[in-house]
Amino acid sequence: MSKKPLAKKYEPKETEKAIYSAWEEAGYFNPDRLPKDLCSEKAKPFTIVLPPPNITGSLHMGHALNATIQDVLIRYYRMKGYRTLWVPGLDHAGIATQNMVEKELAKSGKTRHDVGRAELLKLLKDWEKKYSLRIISQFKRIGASCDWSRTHYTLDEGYSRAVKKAFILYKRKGYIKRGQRVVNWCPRCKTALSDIEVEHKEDKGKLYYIKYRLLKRKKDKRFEYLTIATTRPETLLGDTAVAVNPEDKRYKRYVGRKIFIPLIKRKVKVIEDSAIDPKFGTGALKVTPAHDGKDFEIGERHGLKRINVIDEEAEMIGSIPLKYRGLDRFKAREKVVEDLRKEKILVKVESIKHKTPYCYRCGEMIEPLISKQWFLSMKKLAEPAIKLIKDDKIKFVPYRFKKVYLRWMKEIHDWCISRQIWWGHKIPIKNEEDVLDTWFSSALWPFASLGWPQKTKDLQTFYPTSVLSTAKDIIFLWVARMIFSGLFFMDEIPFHTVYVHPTILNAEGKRMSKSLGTGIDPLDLVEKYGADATRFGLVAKTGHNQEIRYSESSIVAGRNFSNKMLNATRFVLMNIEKNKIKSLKIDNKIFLDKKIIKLKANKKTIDLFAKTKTEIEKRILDFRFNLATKAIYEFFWHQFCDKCIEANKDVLYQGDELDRKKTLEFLITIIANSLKLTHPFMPFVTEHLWTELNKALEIKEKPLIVSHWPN
RNA sequence: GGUCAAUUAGCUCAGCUGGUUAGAGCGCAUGAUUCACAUUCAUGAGGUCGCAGGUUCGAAUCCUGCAUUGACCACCA
Repeated sequence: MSKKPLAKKYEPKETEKAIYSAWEEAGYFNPDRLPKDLCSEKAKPFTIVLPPPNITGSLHMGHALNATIQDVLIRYYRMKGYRTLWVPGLDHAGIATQNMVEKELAKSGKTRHDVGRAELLKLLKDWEKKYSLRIISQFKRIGASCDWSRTHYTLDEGYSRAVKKAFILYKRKGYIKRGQRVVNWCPRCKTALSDIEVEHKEDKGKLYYIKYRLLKRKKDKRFEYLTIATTRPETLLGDTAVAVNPEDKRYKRYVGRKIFIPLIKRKVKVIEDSAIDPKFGTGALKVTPAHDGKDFEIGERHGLKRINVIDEEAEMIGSIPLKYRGLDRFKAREKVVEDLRKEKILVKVESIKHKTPYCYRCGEMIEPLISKQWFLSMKKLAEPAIKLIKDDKIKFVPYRFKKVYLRWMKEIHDWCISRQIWWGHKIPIKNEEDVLDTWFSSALWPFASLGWPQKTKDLQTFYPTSVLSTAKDIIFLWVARMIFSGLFFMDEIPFHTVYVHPTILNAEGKRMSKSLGTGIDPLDLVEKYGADATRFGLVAKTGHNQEIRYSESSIVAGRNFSNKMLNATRFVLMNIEKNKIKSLKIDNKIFLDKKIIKLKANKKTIDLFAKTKTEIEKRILDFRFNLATKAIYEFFWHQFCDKCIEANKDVLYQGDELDRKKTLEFLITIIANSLKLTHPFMPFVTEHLWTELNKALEIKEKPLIVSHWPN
């Protein structure tokens, strides 16, 4: 048998891919194929559903971090003997993916309407194929031990059946209704969006003060005016009232009177509504029910007419003066302002900062308009989902996110679930061309990815899932919706714990962004330092903090640590070889050996090992991974290598044969146990060293991934 | 307008429920090393823990206020 000494340096590239394939082929990621002595049929399940990445592109640092966190949990629980299942999958990501393909199309000067629905869908399918393969291979590269035999995709046939079923069940119970309401319309994507798909950005804008003339009554001697303030003067073409706050004494005398909309001389009423803020502008609001959510509601309360003056392309339409018709909304604004000036009723223009709504996918400015859409009524669905979280039936980690969730849930609005795009699940109603919001399908993920609506064995065994690990920006878009969906369809929570991991910022403390080129590709890091180092470096910064500033030095530290483990192992193996010692055992009984304990450094190492093990377990359970990695790093490097190995060198070089043997057995046992503790964080190097160790000792042990966590 | 978080060594951050000389990694300085590892080892310099009050025998840690930064929420017309 040829024994090749370990290389001085750990070379991840050579080992990681081979190790991953070996695990996968052996079926260790599949709970049904775990070795029986590790995990019996009756073992408790531990389930995670992977937040399915969008097929829009490749993985970013956030994915890498989240994959690592979930893998740490899965690997830990697997070694603890749980029936672990990590369900992977992909999300078709409706608007986002369609936009990517449309962008490609735009390069040849075409729009989706030029090529048509069938052709666009074909392009989307190609995209889907390309990126889903890439994303999966990236997850594998980072070491994610997902059960790929259970991979789901939100547009798969089975999954689509679940989506259809969900829609029908909601509708049957009266939760889904169709109606005309003001929705957030993206004139570029040409679709409605839900409220949370709108991003508000602070802009420098202008507040225009415009004089509206009141209708002269017989008793009036001269004309009276009421000045209103608006940031969108072009919408006055659709005004159907002017409103003031009922408490506002300044305007009390105007309430009920007729007033003229400038430029078009439409006669409307001055009404009072408590939604008006007397402190904003002049305290008088022009009401445009067709083009503003708040105005729409005021209109509902007062039975106002809705006049559409802006269409789905954000161009002016309807019964308005010809000169405005067909103008783009911003051109129309200029024109209206110009005309107001001419009529000398533009009192003043004020520069203000205000929040403007933008499409979260393409960045176009939202145009609120009335449209016929499908809505999911939220109030009743939200009730149990609020109570549950209040009672901590689902635990948020860090705990503060409970509050974030509750605040949103309590103020929830109906969810506009229809989209006027082509990529997604068609609404299961005859003659309906719209598709469902992509989040409607991902809301079903925890149970639909386990086979729902069929009563599968997986669903029975693995639902509710254990932990959901996710980014904080999708607490509302996704987490909240999984919770009420789970309660509605399964009558049970979808997961016990929600872990909200920190956001990775770049070295300057800014958000990593692909478009700005400030992103870092985790796969580059994996290539450069290895998957273990990348994982370690990321997780070592992850606790209950809300952000991580990316720094390569922690990944370098991870790489150095894996090299340190290799060299400690190498040292011991070299000594075994040198001393020609046979039949060494890895056995914790050596910790009780009097001769071993006599050496202070050994005693301390044994004690610290126990403490380290407890600390790691505790820190995995409370999601303070940074402290877990710190514990193993400190123990292995600064106690075991720096102190313990050094202290044993005298015995190894000058001791008698029995002492040498005992010492090597002790060192090898500490190493073996340390490899186990480190495995969830650095699976590859630990597995690699475990193999080398077993080879050298000529013992046959199962791979580390399915070995028992130390007692 | 509201909510949440952060503020500790040159840089990036730990420091859990208050308790002896405040820690790590990187960087820096000095030295070591044919004997596992220069992706190494040893030693060291460097902090009045954002500011101001308060509670306490005792506060980086708890409370109040303020400042700065960041994130989120809201129909800021």
